Amino acid sequence: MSDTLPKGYEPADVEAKWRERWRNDKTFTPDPDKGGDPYCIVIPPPNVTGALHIGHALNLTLIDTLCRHYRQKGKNVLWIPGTDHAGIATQNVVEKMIAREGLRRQDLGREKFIERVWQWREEYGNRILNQIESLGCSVDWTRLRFTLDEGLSKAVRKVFVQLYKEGLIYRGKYIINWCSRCHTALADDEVEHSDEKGHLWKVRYHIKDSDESIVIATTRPETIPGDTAICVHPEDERYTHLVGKTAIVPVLNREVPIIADKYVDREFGTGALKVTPCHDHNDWALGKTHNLVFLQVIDEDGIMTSEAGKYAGMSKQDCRKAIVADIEAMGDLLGVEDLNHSVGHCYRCHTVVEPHVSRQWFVATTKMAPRARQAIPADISLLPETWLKTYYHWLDNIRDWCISRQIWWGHRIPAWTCAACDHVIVSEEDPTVCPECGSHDLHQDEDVLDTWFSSALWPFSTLGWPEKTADLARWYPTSVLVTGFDILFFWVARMIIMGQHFMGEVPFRTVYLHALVRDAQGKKMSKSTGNVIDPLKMITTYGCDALRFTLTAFAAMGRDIKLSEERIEGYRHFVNKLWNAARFTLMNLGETAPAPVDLTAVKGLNNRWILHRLELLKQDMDKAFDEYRFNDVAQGGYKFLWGEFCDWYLELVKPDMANEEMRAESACVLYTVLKELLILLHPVMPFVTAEIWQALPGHEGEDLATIAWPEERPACIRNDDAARMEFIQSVIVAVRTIKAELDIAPSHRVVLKLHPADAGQEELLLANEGTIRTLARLESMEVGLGVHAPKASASSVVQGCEIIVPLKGNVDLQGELARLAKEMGKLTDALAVVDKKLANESFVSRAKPEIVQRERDRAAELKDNLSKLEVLKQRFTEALESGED
RNA sequence: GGGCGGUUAGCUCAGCUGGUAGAGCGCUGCCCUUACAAGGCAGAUGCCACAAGUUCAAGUCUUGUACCGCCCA
Repeated sequence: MSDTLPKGYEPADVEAKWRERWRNDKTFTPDPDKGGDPYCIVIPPPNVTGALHIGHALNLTLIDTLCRHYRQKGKNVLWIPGTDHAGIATQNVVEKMIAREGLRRQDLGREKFIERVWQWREEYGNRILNQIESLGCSVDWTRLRFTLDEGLSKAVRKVFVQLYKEGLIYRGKYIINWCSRCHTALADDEVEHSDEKGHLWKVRYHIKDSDESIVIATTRPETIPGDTAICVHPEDERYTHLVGKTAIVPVLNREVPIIADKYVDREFGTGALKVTPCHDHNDWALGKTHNLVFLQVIDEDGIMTSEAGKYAGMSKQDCRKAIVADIEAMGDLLGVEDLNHSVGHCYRCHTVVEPHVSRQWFVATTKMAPRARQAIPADISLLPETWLKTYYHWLDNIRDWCISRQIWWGHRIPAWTCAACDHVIVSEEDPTVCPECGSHDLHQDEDVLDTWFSSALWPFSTLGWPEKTADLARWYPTSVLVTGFDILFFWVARMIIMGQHFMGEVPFRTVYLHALVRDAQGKKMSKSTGNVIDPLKMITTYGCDALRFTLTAFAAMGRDIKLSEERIEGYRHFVNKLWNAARFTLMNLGETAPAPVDLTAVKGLNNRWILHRLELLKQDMDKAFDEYRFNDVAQGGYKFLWGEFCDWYLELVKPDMANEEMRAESACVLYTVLKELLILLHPVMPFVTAEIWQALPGHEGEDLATIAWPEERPACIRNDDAARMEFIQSVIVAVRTIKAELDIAPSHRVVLKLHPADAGQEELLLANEGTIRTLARLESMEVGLGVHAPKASASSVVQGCEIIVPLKGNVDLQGELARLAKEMGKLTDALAVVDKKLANESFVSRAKPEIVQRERDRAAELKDNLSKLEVLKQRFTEALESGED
């Protein structure tokens, strides 16, 4: 007996060992010149500031599962790891750090500050990488990338310059979203909206040279100083007579026109709108179409400008209070209502975002969107398909993408202005002289690019573009992009746009959008709510494989995952189960691998059955992988290992191990099934499977990560034998049920008499007598058409075969009567349903013939079982009455 | 306001192209059977949200209603 596996599975040691081996052996570093279809996934680059959270864990687990599976299937797999420099987020972190030294970034100056950020990155930027490794990710560490790497920066510049030359990047003064805390512009989708309680103020504006007035409703009275028009709906009869007249802005006494536009919602507020073109996106648009004056009254720090008259210098909050008080004092405040309205916040720091007019750089995504729209489903399949509409809707309503950020950490915009002649130079190389006037006084744009700009290039920049690398030729376009739906626009759509434009080809063939991980109550996990599940803690406590298995098992397409620690704990039991099944197998195999036998010609019914089931499992899993049904991959493995391999096969094979005739065959089947099961489960639970594998005789020291998916054995699919085995199982279960329901201890050996329905059954039962005796724990077993039940017997019927357990003396005879009644009740109910169907003329004539036949067979079997039970019950009742045995 | 998803066992969820309702956890009872008590065996629990329609047949398809959630405006 060899037992090289310790009694309990210790994840920590095992995981550390395999991580180190995979790293040292460069197991996951592919050679572009090697054969096999290319298969490539780029990691959604986590922020360098990030710590691994459960969302990453899900994402990385799913990707790793795919990579490992397709590696097994012989593809040339490349998974590129890397991190994102995360402009605003990282800058915030370092700013906070230096704040502890009493410094602001301005105190350090740009150069020194950026030095500090790089320093920070050297120190902490690897944290997330180590965490990725601790999840068992089979990434190629030799191809590690960072969005601010030299190579990637080169790609960024090239893209910027080319788009500029093509007129697809431009600079202009527009209204953008401004975070006064981060002191930068934000893209539209970097603004998070949430409903907040606010107020709706109703303010009267007097009409010039008239006694009339018009009442507007506003949620932001502090913008009143910036009003340059009043707008009403052209068909709103309440106001038509006022259109074209002039209104007076309260307090400031500025004269503004009253205009009409269909944009106005007549139902909202008073139906009259004040227009502040510099401080509202919609008003900006109105200002453009109606040629209004643009007055900026709030500055970049949220302070009222000189245009705000007496409010100049106030914070916008103070201004709101002051102006409301002033208007009220004048008697022009006609009401205040509570109102829930949507307020935009910075997605990084949650400060309320201010619409703000400034000079920014834009990518003309409006021009590029139509091609990206067409890519799905033509060139890319999007899963789950439900996201298709959302994707279209976004692209159809896209605005140009504001890509400049007024921060320091990131790719600095490669644009220079000549101080002498104002000429703008956009160039890949830093220019030294103005081509227009020859001046050397050139100033580079202070801004950096939106982090997502470099992310958009990720699928080809990581493969070496703009160089023509072997990797790029081999692996672009990548195979699949796996990510959360929350960055469909931030990232996925933009990668498609950039891939199409620069590579002439979409960046990936499939996009799989996975769910969000929520807490047990379905709430979003967040640090502030305190409901986060820390994947690293879960790995320490339950082992990485348990965490991975849980995430995979819950990853049903298109549905959020509600996760709780208990579920992970539950699946740890599964890891343990596998471990113990392997220990059992190893104990029984001995030192050397069993001699091979022809698996398509095994004799044992148990062996035929498990090989049959294994074959079906392989097919199911293969298909589930291809269709991204991760939950089915996990559940399929779970059910096979626990419900079939452990619960039945290991028990069925135990007697064979002591049986000269069967030992060779069964040892080989046992060994084979375990081995192939390990391969099948390896993508989901790499560590425990790898550890068991290297302990298998004949595979000592091997790395399961390099072992191929098992070959198919169609000849092992034997439906007839499977049905036979299932019949034997039903007989065993019937005996166990009788024992359990009559309170007979499972270990109490009983006599079993079997009256088979036909000669075939008789033969089958006799051939499997050993199995039945062991698993049903019998004292003796008798089979034959001549077998009859002693009157005092517990009984049951399985597929027409009478199962008889003679009862002796002290058992609960009334209990058996109740049991029989219950069982017969079930059968009667079932029969009634089937009979009703069969009595239905249109069912018989219209349903598919095989369905009708199946119902007929079922009815016949039910009737047969029922009548047999009836007879047995009759005898039993007589026994009860006569007191006979 | 527009879009999407959900409603199935006490809880969390599977149920593909319509054809006898499933799993895990929990619960009840009996068991330390030499891989595993992180275990074994057996058991109970479902008008599959509601209403109508299509069909021989609906958890599954269609429409509507209610409630919950998410995204966008």
